[in-house]
Amino acid sequence: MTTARERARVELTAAIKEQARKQLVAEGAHQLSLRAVARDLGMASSAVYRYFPSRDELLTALIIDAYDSLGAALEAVERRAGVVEWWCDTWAAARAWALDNRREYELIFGSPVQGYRAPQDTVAPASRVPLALLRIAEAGDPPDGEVSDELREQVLRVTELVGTSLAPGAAARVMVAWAQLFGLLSFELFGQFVGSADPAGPLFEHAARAAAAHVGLTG
Amino acid sequence: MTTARERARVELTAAIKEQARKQLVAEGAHQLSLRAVARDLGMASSAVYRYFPSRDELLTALIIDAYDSLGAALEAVERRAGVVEWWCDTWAAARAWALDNRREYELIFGSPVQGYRAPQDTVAPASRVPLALLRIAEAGDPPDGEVSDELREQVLRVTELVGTSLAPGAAARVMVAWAQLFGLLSFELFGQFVGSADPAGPLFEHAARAAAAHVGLTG
DNA sequence: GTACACCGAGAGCAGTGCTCTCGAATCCGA
DNA sequence: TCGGATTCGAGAGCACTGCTCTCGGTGTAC
Repeated sequence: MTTARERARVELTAAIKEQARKQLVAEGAHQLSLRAVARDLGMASSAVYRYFPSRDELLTALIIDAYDSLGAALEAVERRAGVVEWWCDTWAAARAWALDNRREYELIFGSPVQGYRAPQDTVAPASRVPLALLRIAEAGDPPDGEVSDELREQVLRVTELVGTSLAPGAAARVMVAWAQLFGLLSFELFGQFVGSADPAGPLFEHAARAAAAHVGLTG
Repeated sequence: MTTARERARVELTAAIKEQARKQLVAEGAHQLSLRAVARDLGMASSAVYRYFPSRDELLTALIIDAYDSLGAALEAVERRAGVVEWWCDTWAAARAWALDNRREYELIFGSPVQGYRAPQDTVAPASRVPLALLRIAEAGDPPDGEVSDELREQVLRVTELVGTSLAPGAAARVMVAWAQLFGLLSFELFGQFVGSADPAGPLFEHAARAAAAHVGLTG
């Protein structure tokens, strides 16, 4: 049975997070101020601490939501034709999400401000993204490939953990492609491409197809 | 002729930047405080503003130095054997620099905190890195390749600007590899690989060779 | 219905970036 | 060499931050 106090608590927690997200979008993570959030909500700043023990915890909550939002966006991409198209559509969806949610993107793929990122809480939602890529790759039936013993061991631990049928060589290539995808997006959003490949759409599409080929997707 | 005042000015400017760098390394860009720098230098905080008009300008100075340091580290890699080895050595040098200078790496490849990054000042030193990769690629004599018209146009503007003999298709692949390199490094340093490819050494070496092959380096 | 846990508000602390003013040091031209 | 102009350092001050503590009121559970 949920008491009135409990209901009020979850509601206020959500309201604080929502107001914080608005500030994040408007001004960026750096400018996000707990006191300003409290002000906009008409409450004392000290009251916010009843719900989030610190500013970093509030940011962590936003990080988790951002990962979930991105993960959901990628998982929502349906296979229409071949696996390569599916793969490229998913890359495009990632880019679209990043461009539509710059501040959230910066939050999760920018420098980790809060010492070391809160581990277990964010790892699970964060893993949805690479998992989405892995699932697509599975459908493309990529071949194995040469990998060093060290890498094979690392990758095998991952493939076992997530329960994929992918061979170690293929899984390693997917991980590289995963980093490739967000390397491109970070470069575009963080201004490294200014003066060269900006906007990065054409280069991005090129890279998506190349990555699909490199992973070894067929069909 | 340099007056005593001018000499004092360049010395103090350097001293402030050096002290700021120490704080950056010790605590990260987020914790870098102008007042603390002034305190450690035994001067009033207001005096620092005679040398750097704002905290962001100080950070920008550190960013420029970091780009130059990274660029120099990559340019210092000598070709010992084949071009592929040269390429991989350069990738390894980039990773070594990143691991040895985490805070500087975060500063330049993390989320741009200062609104929009100061443009012209940082662009020149920042371009040393991709240029180093381009120079190596030139020695590997990569073939051209299919690129969309849009991409070809963008890439041609860049190749003309930097004066390279690389065909558009090859130059485009180098740019993708450039983003790939720092995508991997950012993932490793920013904790995305925690629980999977951590440490990322083996995956990194794998990716370096794959990138060399994808660019089409021979010899 | 009473004890207890919870919660909001306010004051307060230590710190921040940045501005302004004022007196002193320095430079440069006459 | 001297005097006006420029530059500089120090200190006070403003508005803001994250966070803590205390205190009085409120909902909950026994």
